[in-house]
Amino acid sequence: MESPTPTPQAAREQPAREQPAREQAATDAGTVGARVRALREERGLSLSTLARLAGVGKATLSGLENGTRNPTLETLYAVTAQLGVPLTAALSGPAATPTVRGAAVSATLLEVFTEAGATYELYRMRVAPGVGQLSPAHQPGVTEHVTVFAGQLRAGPVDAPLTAGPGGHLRWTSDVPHGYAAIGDEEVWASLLLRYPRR
Amino acid sequence: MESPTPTPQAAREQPAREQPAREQAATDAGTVGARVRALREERGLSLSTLARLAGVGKATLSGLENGTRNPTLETLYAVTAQLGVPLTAALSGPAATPTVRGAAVSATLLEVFTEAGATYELYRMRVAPGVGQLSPAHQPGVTEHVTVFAGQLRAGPVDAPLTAGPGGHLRWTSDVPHGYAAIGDEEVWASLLLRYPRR
DNA sequence: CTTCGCCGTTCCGTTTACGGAACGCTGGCG
DNA sequence: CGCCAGCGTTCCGTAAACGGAACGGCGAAG
Repeated sequence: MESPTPTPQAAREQPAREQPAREQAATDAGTVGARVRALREERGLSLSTLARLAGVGKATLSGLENGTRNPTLETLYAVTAQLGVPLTAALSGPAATPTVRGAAVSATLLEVFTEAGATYELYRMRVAPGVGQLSPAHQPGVTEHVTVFAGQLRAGPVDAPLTAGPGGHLRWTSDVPHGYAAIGDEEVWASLLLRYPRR
Repeated sequence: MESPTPTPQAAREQPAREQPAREQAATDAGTVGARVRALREERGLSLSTLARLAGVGKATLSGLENGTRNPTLETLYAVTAQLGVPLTAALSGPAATPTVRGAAVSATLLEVFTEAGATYELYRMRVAPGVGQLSPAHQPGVTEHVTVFAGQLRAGPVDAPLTAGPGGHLRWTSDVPHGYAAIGDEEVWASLLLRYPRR
């Protein structure tokens, strides 16, 4: 349980799976196909018709829907565009928001902003009461900004933590080890903004 | 026009968006590649390292980032998974969400949180330079919380405005007339959190 | 019953995305 | 200096995704 942080790095810190794990790439192959098929049938379109409208081969669309092919981005876009939905609609279900979880912290990525000088990632974060969670240092210059909605949060560098209640705002540079913990027995709701300066 | 504020109600009143606003289709190969590259670089990873971690060839990742290849879903998934972001983060922002526009302010509703005592609405807000924008008073007890990502923002009650730069945070009670304006000629990017107490 | 049109799947040759192995470049070090 | 380690790009043979053209199945019309 040492995947500690709500940040994406948490995933990376898992040392490695050398195994090129391709079996689980099927995560999407079948699921995406089923979703595309559902979207098509909702509209009363036949496979042949959609293939023609989208400008792809029937074999391609058939294989895509059945999960027997591994579509390219171009193919997927041609199909979803013709269905009138954004590509993301085919990739993630109605409410399948991707979440990073740790011992105490559960964070959902809402937005990624890319600016000239920095990249921002905006998360909605929940911190469960009872246990704390530590995160190792990030790259130099990275800062974290937390706005608390509910509960009492203690967060920041391990040697100088900060606290905030509803409406409160915290900020620290996260190039040192830092942690998150809920004070009391109420779950903390907050937004977490990470700023990665361009290097 | 008289809907000056990014007030949430306006957004919610959109009854039905038949058309899932398409504008943000970041679906061409070049844009996706640039996003992946940004995500990689903000983590301080080299192309070679990421390719090895993700179990894809360097040639594949190079071509993907440069937009000279048309990646497979499997490839894209392997890379984004290793970056710790959902596939949708590389393809675009979150699915089309209602946007409220005014003279200077453009706000996109990201999330709505319903608590026992209050409702929160989280927006991504942009304030164009050159012109300001006023908003009439909200109901009593409503508070606004702004975190600035980029630019210099002046906002708050018209008779006592506050200012903040990148990383800065503003808070005021919005049951009085208040306004937003960018200082200088740089567009302001910020997150806006509105808190509506239960009545 | 036969014919027709359209359905979704399968076959097949072509195109191309794939990974591994080069390549040239740069920066650190003895 | 040369050497080396790591960077990102390019080359190349292979695997597979591609579109077009078959195929069998099924309901409606003749």
